[in-house]
Amino acid sequence: MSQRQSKSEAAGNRESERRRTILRAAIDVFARKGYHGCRIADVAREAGVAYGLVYHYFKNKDELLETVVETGWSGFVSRMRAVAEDESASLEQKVRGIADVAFEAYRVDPRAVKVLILEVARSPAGTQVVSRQQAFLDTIRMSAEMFARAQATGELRADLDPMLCASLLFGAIELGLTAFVSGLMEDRSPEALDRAKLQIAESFLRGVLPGAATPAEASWKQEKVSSGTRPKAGKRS
Amino acid sequence: MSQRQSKSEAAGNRESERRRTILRAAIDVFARKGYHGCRIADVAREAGVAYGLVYHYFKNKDELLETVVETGWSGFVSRMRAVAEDESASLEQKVRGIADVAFEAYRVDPRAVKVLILEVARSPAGTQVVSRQQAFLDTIRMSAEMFARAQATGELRADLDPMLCASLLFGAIELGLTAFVSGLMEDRSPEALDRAKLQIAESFLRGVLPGAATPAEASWKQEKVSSGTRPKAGKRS
DNA sequence: TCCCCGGCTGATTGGCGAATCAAGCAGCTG
DNA sequence: CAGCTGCTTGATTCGCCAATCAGCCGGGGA
Repeated sequence: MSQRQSKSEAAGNRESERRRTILRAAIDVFARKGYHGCRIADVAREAGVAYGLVYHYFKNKDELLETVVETGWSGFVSRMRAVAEDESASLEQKVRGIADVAFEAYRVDPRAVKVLILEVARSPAGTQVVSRQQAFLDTIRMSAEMFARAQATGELRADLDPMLCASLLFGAIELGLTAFVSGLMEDRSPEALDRAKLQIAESFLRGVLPGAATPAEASWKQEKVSSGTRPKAGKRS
Repeated sequence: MSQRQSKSEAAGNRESERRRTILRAAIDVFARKGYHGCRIADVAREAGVAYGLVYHYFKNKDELLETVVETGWSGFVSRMRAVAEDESASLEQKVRGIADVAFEAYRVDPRAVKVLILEVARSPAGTQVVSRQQAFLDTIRMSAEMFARAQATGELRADLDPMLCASLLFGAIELGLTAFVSGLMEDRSPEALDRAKLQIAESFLRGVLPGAATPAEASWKQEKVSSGTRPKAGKRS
């Protein structure tokens, strides 16, 4: 398949074939051993190229990860934004659409999603390159705005914090995908994926849409005192 | 797992003061810069002890993290298990209890929780020390069993996958806490924490308890075809 | 008083892996 | 053909940091 096309094919052909090979290898290796757990040599071997070539296309190891992440994440974000900001759709449709986007991404490229979940969502905040952490937080904020708008039109219960709604939704999606990534869900067929997606969207919606009764809340209000589940407080101090 | 301890623990065996100081410093430094982003020297400086002393109490850097994690996580797990396996409580009480345990842990020691979320929940699976990854997954499995039992007694909707319910609950809690850890929620007062905890538990319960009507599901069933939110499939490749 | 012993110190070492670089090699051009 | 250009190679370099170790210090026992 790699029919040595002359270097000057100019026309359109964006980034070189080699570069993409290396990027692909990086995704696979990062997914398998994690960013910190692998060496550049691993990526080079996986890609079948010389060690030094990686540095011809990428300034350093960090830029390699940055590129992997940026590529994958920006695709996800733009799809998500399209869904979240489509004013002709109901909140319910939007939530289902977001779940669609996330699970579709996993179906298409599970390893890339694994890298995103591992290295983006949870990069140690602190001094770390802020862009990664920030990208994730920005996405949640965007989603929070979507919930806030829905609240204004009465599509979302008024007593909920939009930011928390966003966290809930992404938490559910993320750990749902994690269940697949980590092997907790042993059935990874497309059908199982689809079922999971539906259950997540549906459960979430039932929880936050303005429904008729609020049984849980009602029963909680009179039970909270008698509940025997209060922890003793203080785990070690 | 402390085959290391020197013969000196004497009677009551209060682990050395120094050791605890170092552990505490490790939590703070790990929370600030991440495990990979810090040097042993940082921990030693934070603790105000000599570099070498860290190695007097811990075999190596990894055992230091292992100890931090094990201590914090085992406390959380045992509390959680007590809640999840208390047969006299309703599912609703258990779910609220689990949220209690998690948020209380955060209230007591936010930095420790941050380390747990960052380094345990999402350690790159691969070659990584399995015990961390495993601890997290085991907890979800335990919770899944709780949901399965609740399903048998009709306390949980029959059409839900227990494992996914567990993922949802933990995803919601984890990202809820992440919202605080990462600064997304600017109000971190105890009251705000409490509100968040309640919203999470309540939303989750509304979503999974067998409620009267199922508005979301009903409307979805007839809307799914006409929904305009279907992504085009294929993000790159 | 001196010596021993265990907690403690921090400069030194060794290895690992990121990043460099000088030299190959293929295709193109004159 | 000769010489240029720019992708490609992988051994070498270099800095960093985990882990070691030789020795210090202070208390308590003889």
